Amino acid sequence: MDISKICNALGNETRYQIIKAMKDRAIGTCCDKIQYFEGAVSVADVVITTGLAQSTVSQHLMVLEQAGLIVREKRSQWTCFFLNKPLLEAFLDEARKALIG
Amino acid sequence: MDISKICNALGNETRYQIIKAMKDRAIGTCCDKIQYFEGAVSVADVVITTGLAQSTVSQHLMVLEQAGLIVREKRSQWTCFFLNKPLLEAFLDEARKALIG
DNA sequence: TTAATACATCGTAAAAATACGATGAAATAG
DNA sequence: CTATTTCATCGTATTTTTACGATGTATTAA
Repeated sequence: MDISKICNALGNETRYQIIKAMKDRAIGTCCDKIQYFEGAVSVADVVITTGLAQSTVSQHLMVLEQAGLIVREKRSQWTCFFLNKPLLEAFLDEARKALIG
Repeated sequence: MDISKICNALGNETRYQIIKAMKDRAIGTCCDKIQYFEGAVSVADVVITTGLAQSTVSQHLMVLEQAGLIVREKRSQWTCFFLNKPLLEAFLDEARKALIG
């Protein structure tokens, strides 16, 4: 659990908004391999909502994945990303311990 | 309260360690204008503990100040920095609301 | 098989972050 | 007054980040 690394991932406005939008279910998916209840998003979904280039979005999602904030799952040609809620919980708990005590 | 900006400030290892060390009272001060119970640090104190150049430390402290994480107070030729605990509390509360809900 | 879709990755350009030394201002010490 | 201390700021070099287009791979569709 690298708190600073997670903060770094969330310290970019685009990446923060991606995580927040996933939590708020604000990104509708265009991928028929994702059921609504799953709350997952594809790369194309994030491209649409952010307006950024596909390669740029892939990069941001990789940073979020490497920080552990999202989990990748390949479903045929789609790459689906899921919010890692347990890690978010643990991060907030650990950050509180580390920064307030 | 800009969560992403605060995360960005904490997303640098040096700055994160400064905040953590201030919370842990791990930085002994060499400034006779600071009482122990205050838990404040001077620029020189951070220079000593980090081993970085003074100009670099001033820059990092400015970033932390602009994110609201620390508060600056000039005491004659010393610049004393205090941890902004209320902001840290509010940040963790807001981050939980925003990212988990 | 061919075409289309979804995505990763490469190469690269532009911007921002990080770091340092030098210099200057403000306050203290002698 | 002069020298010293503490820090801010400037200029600059290096590295990293952010972003894009182009290209390649894997899968689906026709």
